[in-house]
Amino acid sequence: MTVRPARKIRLEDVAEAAGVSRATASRVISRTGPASPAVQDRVRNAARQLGYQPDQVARSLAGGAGFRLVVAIVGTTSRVLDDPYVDRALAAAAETAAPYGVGVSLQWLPRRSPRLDRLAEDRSVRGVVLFNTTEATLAGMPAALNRRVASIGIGSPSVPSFDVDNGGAASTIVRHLYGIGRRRIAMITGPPWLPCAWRSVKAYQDLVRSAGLPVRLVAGDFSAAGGQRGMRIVLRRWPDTDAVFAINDATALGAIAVLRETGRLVPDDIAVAGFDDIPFAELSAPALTTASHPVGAIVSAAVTAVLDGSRVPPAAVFPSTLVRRASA
Amino acid sequence: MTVRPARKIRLEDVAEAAGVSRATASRVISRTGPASPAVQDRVRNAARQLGYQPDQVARSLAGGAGFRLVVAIVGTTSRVLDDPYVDRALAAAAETAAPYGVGVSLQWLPRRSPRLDRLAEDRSVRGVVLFNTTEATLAGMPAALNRRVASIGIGSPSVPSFDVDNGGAASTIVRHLYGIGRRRIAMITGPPWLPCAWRSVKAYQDLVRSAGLPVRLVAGDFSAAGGQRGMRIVLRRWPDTDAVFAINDATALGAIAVLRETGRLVPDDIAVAGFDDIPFAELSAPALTTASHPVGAIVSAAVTAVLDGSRVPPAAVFPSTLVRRASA
DNA sequence: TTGAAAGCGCTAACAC
DNA sequence: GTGTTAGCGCTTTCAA
Repeated sequence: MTVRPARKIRLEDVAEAAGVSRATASRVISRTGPASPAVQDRVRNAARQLGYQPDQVARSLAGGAGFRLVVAIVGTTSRVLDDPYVDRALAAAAETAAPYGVGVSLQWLPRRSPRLDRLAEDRSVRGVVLFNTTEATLAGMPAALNRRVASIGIGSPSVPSFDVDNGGAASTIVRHLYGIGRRRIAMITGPPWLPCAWRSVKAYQDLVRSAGLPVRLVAGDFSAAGGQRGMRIVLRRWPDTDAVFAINDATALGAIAVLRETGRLVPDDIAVAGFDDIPFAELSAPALTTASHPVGAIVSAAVTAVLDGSRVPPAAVFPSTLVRRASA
Repeated sequence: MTVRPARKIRLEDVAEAAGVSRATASRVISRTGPASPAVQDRVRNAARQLGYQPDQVARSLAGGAGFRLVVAIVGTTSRVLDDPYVDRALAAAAETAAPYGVGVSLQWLPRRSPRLDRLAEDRSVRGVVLFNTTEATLAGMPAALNRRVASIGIGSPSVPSFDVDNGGAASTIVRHLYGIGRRRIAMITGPPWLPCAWRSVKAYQDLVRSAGLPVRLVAGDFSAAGGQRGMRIVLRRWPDTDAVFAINDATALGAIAVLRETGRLVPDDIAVAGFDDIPFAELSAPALTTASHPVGAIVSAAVTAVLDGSRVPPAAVFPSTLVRRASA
């Protein structure tokens, strides 16, 4: 039974109740440093009975580890935060970090001045998981973040990378489009500054070129609106296009909307494939053919690497699987 | 030009450079307490030149305000975090809080034991914005959170509420369905424990009853999967249903998917209306008729109330507008 | 209006 | 193994 505390219980109260010094109590509670089994028991019991909750802020100030994991999304505007992919990632991060007693904060990092040094110096920050990482971001990575940072996307010698096999997945999709007889395949890409999208683009280019097909590239911005714009451009430039590969599902859904508006049948006239398998992909009409990533596993691995701080391989590549639905 | 700091700049360094005591520097920097204009200038300049960044953790420990705003989502499982509505809300919260120098953390609050006391005692927490608030949550609200908490949903004397006019919006939608000739209108609701959904349900019931129409209620869970399940139940129980009002867009999109599968035409056979106007609402086929809320404005108002801590009206109700699209 | 001094609650050297 | 002693960087009385 927990006694209702009149005042906030401090480590000192626990130490006193257990008949040990504050330092010993600290060692037991934060399981750092030695302590005899008997003492451990006494301290733990005292803590439980008093309902002791360590003060994370004081802990951080005193030199302990930070208590929050920052999920940082690099982007031009703060609207990058409003994205179903971020949503899933955040939920997974929160879930993985919770058992460590670590909370998750979401933060937009302006692409032009990511100020990673601020995060590095912030004692409350236990670690950082980066999304939409650019080369400039990696170049400006403060050493203080070593072993406390991971990237979902491109990495560097000091920043382990966790990502789906973008190139392989893109190849699979383009090959699939080819396999169903498409020969004039366009691609709506992501924002040009984002390296993790390059691999998909490169895979598309390589495949299409080696098959002797025309390269038809248009830039999008990861949003449905961008997909709509991109699709209109494709139709204008290359009216005979018979398939579209979109860099992500939002883009693909935007493209499909334009095709519907303009009276094209999907997939009969133009096949459309996306990337990510967001929840609404299977609800669209027609249901979207796309590639599914183990987002949960990827983010979870990145979070674990950051929180454990153990030496991790410089890059982990996760498999992606083609999800065949009606649109392609 | 900011000099590159060899070591972290502390308040003490600023004070020294400005030729004042640490206490005075503190007063100036945190604009609390008096200081002569001349001193203010000197301190500010010193801070700027040295590139001083206050240590938020130390600040919180010493008794200053917390430095993060917690967006807390009440729910049965942590999957409540994975929701497009939460996504939009979080982005808006982050944007509003940023100018205050306050970061945003996302947290799932288990419905059975929301542990709001933890948040209240956490010195790093500047304030809390609650989502999916229940009456039990309000009842257990620690006094320490007074004036630092706001609810998107139901409120209480000590917790100001910020919400869309759910009842009014629901009435508008049901009236619209009636107006286009529907007479057997079913509703797929949210999880039964969530009070902010009750108003919509009540509005539906009242309207339908007063028009002499049958009440056809099925419980969903805010998810597309729930919408699919709900729709199947509706079709089984009341095959002659000619309209469905869903508690949110995800539910509505799930319902539409089932109707498509089973060969019903939307809206010809069954009209479908949603609620929220999420980004994919306009991309679905048919495009979803729904009610749009000023989510950004609502969340922004709540965040501002929490951060300013000024006395705010106990409840702010925001208007919702019907968005007529193809589905109803 | 300003300064001196006392903590906030904890961890981490360093002795024992 | 355990206790003692310094701080972490800041805000906040309390005097001056």
